[in-house]
Amino acid sequence: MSAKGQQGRKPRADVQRNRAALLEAAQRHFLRAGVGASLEAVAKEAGVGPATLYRHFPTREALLAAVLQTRSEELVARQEDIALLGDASEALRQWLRALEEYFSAFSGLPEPLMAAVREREPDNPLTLPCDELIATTDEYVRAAQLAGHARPSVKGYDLYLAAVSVAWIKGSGATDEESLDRLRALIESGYREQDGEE
Amino acid sequence: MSAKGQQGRKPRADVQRNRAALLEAAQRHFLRAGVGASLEAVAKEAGVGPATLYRHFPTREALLAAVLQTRSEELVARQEDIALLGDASEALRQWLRALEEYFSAFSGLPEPLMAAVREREPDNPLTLPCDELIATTDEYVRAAQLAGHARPSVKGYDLYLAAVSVAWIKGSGATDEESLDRLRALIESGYREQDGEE
DNA sequence: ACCTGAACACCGTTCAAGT
DNA sequence: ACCTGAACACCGTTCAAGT
Repeated sequence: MSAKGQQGRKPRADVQRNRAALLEAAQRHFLRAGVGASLEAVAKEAGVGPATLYRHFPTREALLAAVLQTRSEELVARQEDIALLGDASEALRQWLRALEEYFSAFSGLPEPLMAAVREREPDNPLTLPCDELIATTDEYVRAAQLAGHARPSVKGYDLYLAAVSVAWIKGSGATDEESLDRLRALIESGYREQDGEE
Repeated sequence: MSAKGQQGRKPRADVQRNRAALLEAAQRHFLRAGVGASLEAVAKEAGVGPATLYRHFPTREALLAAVLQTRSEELVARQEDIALLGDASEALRQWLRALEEYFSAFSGLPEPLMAAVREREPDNPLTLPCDELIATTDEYVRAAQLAGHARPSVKGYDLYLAAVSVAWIKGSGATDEESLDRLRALIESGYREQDGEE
């Protein structure tokens, strides 16, 4: 039972090349056609057969999660910048904007992200990153509440949902930036404590 | 040019039967499988060939719009009840809930509805109903604003978008009723005038 | 005028055969 | 151990042929 496939050994060179080519092709296609892009086309552009794609990424979600890895790292980096602010209210606001941008990486991305939270199956590779983002949002909310800048009834998950919603609307393309801004303002005045404006 | 197909004449009996059977089958499938349900399966259940479905409803949107007709009429009826309230603030709140229920008729419905608003092509049979709903929402918002119950910066379209969003989240199934209620409360305190609580 | 079912195209997924 | 391309299944859409 100990001589299975993926020991800590270096993967073969062509395996690494295939994986990299698949990720690059997938990102291009997700950008162009949204998360529902044809996997056949991705494999073709990466110069491999469809079965090779499935060997590397058994589900569309697995491929999506791998492509999103880079963006997640950007989000973590952003968190450090935000921490420097000091102001809990402004920190929460900026975090929500960063979340929204992350969700807007590809058109149609909010859908599988919500599904990942719904199913709560450990085999969905998107569940873990989502849970982390929800937890982080909750931390920002708590900090803002302690500083008197957010209503006590608001939870991190609520604002996570609000951010996904805005991203979904943005991705649907039915709306100009002005409407989005009004929607963001509406959400903001929804979670803010009225008096704590200093 | 005047002896075309659909004059005011009565359609043949089998045509009426087919149309009715298609609508019934479509509603069942949309309820079970969401708006992306297999049209092939719909035709099969209605006892007709796929081409007959396409003759009656050239696009998925056309079929969807026809199935939604009944629900739209329910919404209009609801409007009359709401008008009896007198209270502009409560009227707006109830209208938004009615909208949300309408959008939740089938899973995945928010998607094509947003697309209809985006494309603004007259051949999309969902565009007209959506535009009407937006206009109606705007009337409720204006009335609430006149009564001092809604912020002047809010537009009907904003709250229309908010209602679609809540329906989308509800339809994604990732969320319990409590979270939805908190989200609705957040939106409400977002558009309400703080002082005008009487 | 309307219907039918076969036909075509496209894509996700798997499997037998290669190296 | 990994790759390949053929094969299968499913579905949306159209077309030639019927009545």
